[in-house]
Amino acid sequence: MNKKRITLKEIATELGVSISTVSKSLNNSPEIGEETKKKVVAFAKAHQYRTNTIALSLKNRKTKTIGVIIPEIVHYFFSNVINGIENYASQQGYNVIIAVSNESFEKEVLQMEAMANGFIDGIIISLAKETLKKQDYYHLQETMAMGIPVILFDRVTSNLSCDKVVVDDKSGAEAATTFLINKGRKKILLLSTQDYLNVGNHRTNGYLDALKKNGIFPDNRLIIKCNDQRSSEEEMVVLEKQIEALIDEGVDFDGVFAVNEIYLAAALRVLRAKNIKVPKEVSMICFTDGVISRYTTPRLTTVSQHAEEMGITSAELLIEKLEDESSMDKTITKIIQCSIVEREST
Amino acid sequence: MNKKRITLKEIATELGVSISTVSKSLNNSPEIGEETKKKVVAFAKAHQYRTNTIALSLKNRKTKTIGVIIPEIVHYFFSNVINGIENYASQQGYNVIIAVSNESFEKEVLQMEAMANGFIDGIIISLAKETLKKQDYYHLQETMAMGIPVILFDRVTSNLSCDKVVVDDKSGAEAATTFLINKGRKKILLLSTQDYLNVGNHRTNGYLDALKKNGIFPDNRLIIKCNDQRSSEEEMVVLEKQIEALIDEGVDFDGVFAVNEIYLAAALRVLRAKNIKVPKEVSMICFTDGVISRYTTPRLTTVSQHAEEMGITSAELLIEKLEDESSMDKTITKIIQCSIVEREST
DNA sequence: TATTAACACTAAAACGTTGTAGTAAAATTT
DNA sequence: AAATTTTACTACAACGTTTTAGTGTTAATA
Repeated sequence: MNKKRITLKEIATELGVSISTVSKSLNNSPEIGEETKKKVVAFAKAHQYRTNTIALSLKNRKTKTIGVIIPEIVHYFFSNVINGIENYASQQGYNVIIAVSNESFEKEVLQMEAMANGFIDGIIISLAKETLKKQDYYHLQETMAMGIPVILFDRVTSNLSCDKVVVDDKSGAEAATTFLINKGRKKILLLSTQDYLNVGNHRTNGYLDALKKNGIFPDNRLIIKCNDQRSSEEEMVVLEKQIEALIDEGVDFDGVFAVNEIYLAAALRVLRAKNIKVPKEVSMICFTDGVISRYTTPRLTTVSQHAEEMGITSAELLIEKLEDESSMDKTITKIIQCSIVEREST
Repeated sequence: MNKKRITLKEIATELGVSISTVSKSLNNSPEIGEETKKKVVAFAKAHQYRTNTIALSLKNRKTKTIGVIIPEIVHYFFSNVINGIENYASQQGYNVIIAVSNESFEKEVLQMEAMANGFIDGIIISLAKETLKKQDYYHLQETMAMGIPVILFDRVTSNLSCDKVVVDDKSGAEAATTFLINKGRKKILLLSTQDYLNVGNHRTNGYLDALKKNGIFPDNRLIIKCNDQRSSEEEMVVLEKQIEALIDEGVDFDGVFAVNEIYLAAALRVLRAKNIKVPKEVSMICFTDGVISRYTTPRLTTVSQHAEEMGITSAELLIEKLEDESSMDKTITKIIQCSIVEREST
């Protein structure tokens, strides 16, 4: 049954013409006479000729494929970004290869090398936590040196000179905090991450700035920086304990701003257990407009990072670089603005 | 700066030997003298020679790449499956290309054709809702006829003869329903989907069977088949209204079994609004062990479909087919057993 | 009528590999 | 010393395309 794929050569011998004639006919070249063209095209269609992309790639030295490396795929933000990339790319005739670093430096390097070894024209990547901590960007520099364009998104570094797409974390955090302040909240609990993650860092700064601009003196007891290692399950238990302890110690707060959904969901659980009313007594907001926010009770007000837009923008930037030689020199950084999605928790 | 990639030919001229010698040296062939080998290997390393995978693919007629087509990527189950596929595949030296059909028949066909046009050795796919409704599998048959192995997972059809990986939906649903019955519940609300989705269909049957085996007569008012078109946001509003109406009409139930997380989350919201205690008054369970279940209050008891395992199994099946010619004839269907993850809602 | 232009096609190289077959020179055997 | 084997290489085809540079015919021009 295996009807295998037919090649130009086979069509040529079958039809008694040369390979070039077949190729040119199929590409509708004016060099070939109308009759011959028709004959070839008809035969090709009848035998379901499909041009072999690999041979083409070899010849053109481009694969029309872009590689994406993300820290995690089971993740609302990242899967949305991919969605954006995939949509734009496939619409532009590009394939998308996905690789997952699992937040590991080593795996990121491996995946990057595998991709750079052919098969992709350019790379879109969000750095693994480990890479950010290590600050070792040799693999990226190598790839770029080979003439493969790299676009960094979300988890970026200033140590690399390439196109970047970032969320305006700081002003998003500032807006979120200000949003709570405008609702009359003054004692706002911040649930953030360790500082080496620029994301957490920027958001913490935005929070601090908002307080400052509103003349509120920050209270260190109200700033929790979660130690986000691996398993988010365990992490949550620890965080819940911390918040519980805070309440038990009598540290008072009337607002919570978390740098992601799950931190806020954890806080919500604790408040519920302590029978504290949300949003009446405590108003809550967080980054990442994901699934969780839509299904808790009350639903969570969030700061949307427009993940899909980030994906599209990254893909645009990359494809622009791939198709327009002259764009290779300049490096652009696109900043995606956040927006607040108000739900029931504020 | 562009140090481009060095080729065998360049190494050869540089070192004054033939291309074959270089190739063989790098592949550590016994045909080549030790000294020459050393020289070549050293030179190659110094210039960071990387073998061009595309040329290799053309030569070997295999790409070491597998294509995955899923209906949606921003989806806990599917992204987990991909995770499984990616893990196993990359461990076996395979790349993974992802494409999204967005539940559209047309896009599925397009993506499939793009993939089949070279670039992939085999395909793992979960069918789009539209395809299932249309029952048109010509594109899949074509691909298989071309000698490209296809593995179907989760959303499968009996009209195609190929390897399949499915969840034991029926017995999972039966187990879930029985689980509620064993907790003393008799009036169990079922939140399912339209029947053309075999998933919803099987789960409904499992529910029905469980009732039967326990001598409970099914109550049609307690079976809601959601009309799951596009936007899940709107869908939820409708579903919530339906459940609310049910309660207002005085239709009584003490358990809820939903075929997915979000239906159960919606139900939970309604019960909360009506001040009905979970799990005291109503016990709840659902399919899909996703993120939502972990962050609602109470956390939801779920039926895990072991998405990652499905991914791994699919990849195993495919790679087996790719590497072992003789396995091409037989078709296997692997059934992944579900398991119940008990949390706070029961 | 001789030259040129247009037409309809073909040959061959190139993209980067690998593997088969071939070839000198050196080493071994008879 | 001649025949054979071994060693250490090289040439070349092949994978499936596209493209450049031809090559005969026929038609148009001088």
